[in-house]
Amino acid sequence: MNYWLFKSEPYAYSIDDLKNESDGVGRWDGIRNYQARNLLRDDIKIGDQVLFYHSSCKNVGIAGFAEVTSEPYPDPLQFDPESKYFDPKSDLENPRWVCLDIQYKAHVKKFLPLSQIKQNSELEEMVLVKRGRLSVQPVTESEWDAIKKLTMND
DNA sequence: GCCAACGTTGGC
DNA sequence: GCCAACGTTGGC
Repeated sequence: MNYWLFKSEPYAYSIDDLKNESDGVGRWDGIRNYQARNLLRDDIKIGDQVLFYHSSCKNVGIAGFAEVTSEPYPDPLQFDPESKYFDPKSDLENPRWVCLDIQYKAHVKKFLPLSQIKQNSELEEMVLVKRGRLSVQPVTESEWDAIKKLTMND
């Protein structure tokens, strides 16, 4: 089992939105970056654990936990001309973009802001800190454990 | 395949 | 709104 961090802008799709889906299962779609796509397609498996990160908002940081519940499948938005994620260069025979389903697990008890992640010696090597701009990124087991401790204690 | 120009992400 | 750090596009 592996660990990942998924970024979302909360006014577009927040941890609350995921929780409010029926059965708490939501489609993680709209990924239009090849590196992130390759992770979704090749590396992320059912049962993998996900940190739900809120980006581009007043309080950026880790807001909750989720679990991968489906294999990757073609992102329907790429075929929808009305969607901002429509991709005219993709075709049904050979879809360019994939998505998958995730299930809500929990909100953090204590929100973990990016500023705090950057200051924490156990977390300063996170892709989130080192690299930043990548909407799907790997998290190590020790990072996962440290984040669990910081967000779920008390 | 190179690379300049342009576009996007995302924290601040 | 700024801007750094990418990523993408397209001419050659």
